[in-house]
Amino acid sequence: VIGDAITSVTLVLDGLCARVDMPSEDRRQITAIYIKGNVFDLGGIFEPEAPATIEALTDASIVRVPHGDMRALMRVYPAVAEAFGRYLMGDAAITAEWLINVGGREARAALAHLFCEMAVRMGRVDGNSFSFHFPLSQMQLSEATGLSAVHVNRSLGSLRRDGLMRMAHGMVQVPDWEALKRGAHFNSRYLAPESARRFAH
Amino acid sequence: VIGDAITSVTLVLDGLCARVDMPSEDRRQITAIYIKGNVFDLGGIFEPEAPATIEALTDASIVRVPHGDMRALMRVYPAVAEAFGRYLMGDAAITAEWLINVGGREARAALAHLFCEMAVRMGRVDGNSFSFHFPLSQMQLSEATGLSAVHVNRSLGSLRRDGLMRMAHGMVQVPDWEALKRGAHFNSRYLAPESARRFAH
DNA sequence: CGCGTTATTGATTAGGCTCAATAAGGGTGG
DNA sequence: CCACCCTTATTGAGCCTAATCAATAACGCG
Repeated sequence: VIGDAITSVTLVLDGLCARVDMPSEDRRQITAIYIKGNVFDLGGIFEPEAPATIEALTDASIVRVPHGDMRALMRVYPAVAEAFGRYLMGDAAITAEWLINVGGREARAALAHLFCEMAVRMGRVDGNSFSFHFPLSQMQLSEATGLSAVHVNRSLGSLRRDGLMRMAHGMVQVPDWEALKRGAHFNSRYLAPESARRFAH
Repeated sequence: VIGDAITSVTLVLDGLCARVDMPSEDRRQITAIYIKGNVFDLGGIFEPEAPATIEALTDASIVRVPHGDMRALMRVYPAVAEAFGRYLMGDAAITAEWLINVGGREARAALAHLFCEMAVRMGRVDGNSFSFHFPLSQMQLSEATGLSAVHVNRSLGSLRRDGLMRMAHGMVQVPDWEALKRGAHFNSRYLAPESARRFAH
């Protein structure tokens, strides 16, 4: 799929998709997760070659819009072009934060950070105690965090024992949002314009 | 500097600049390096808030162009807007590759990969044996790779002993480009449009 | 020459990986 | 409904990479 021409922009209607890089035969790294309302392959408008592969992490439904239509839209409504630029910026900010997460935080914090980001992006933060649907396998979590699947398991157990969060049957339960944020060194600043990054619900 | 309004796009005329994130008081992560001919803060055209800080890694000279002028330019020459989009894409591809580098490669390979990227981006690859100017301190290398400064030192020594590269007085010498690429698991595909990402020399 | 930064090296610790084995789900076909 | 199989989760043991702590040497500069 790498190197393929991309001919359309894709909107995620439901489910989860991921940008996956395969640096070698045996390693996979998830470099972005797209949720309901997110758009990917927007960059294909400018550079019609896939830098990476997009996969569905769960059952997902999507809508594809041909690049030609997008270009036409941009020409008619200049604000659309501006929105694209903003959106690309947002994506880049999230990728940079992932770089920090994968590179510099220890396992528990990295996982906690991922859950914090998802909770905020999904708009599921509601009070200090809440839960949300996030049905990734531990192997998928390991590909997103750069950890081994085994260590993901142990770290999730550790977070659970500490009462920071628990994950079961695809649901993440956060009993103490403030504590989780603290444990993850999470600051949502980089997600500020996320509301603007979701086009549908 | 984070959160400051950005009012201009910056072109690097000479030297090296870096995008630095500070996730906590004691940790610094370099998430991008800009070389002669690169541009940064382009995204500020769309989202006038600094997602991170830019620092000079070496003595550097730069040119700033106010965003207003850039917007005007985009309006007059639609191709400019398209070039911006392409440029942002290129930046994003490099950041994603750094994510893989920092997250998944072991120390020697991560360092080697960084040198490979820089050699290619600087256009200094010339035959199988060559050298180029890259005056980063080991501490700066550690901030770029997510390693400790001590381990950067040891890993550089290891690369040197294996004849993959040597670094001294700000010069990187590559005796065997093919061997270095192999050791770094380097594939320049993600840099493909780099030539288009440099506006000056 | 003296001082601060940078580089180098050693010793120890710790976080995370690998290998390995077991348990628990979750579908599918009979 | 049950047997089967494959994926996913859990737990243990040992190893290994890289971090930390610490001390010394080498620069580079005023």
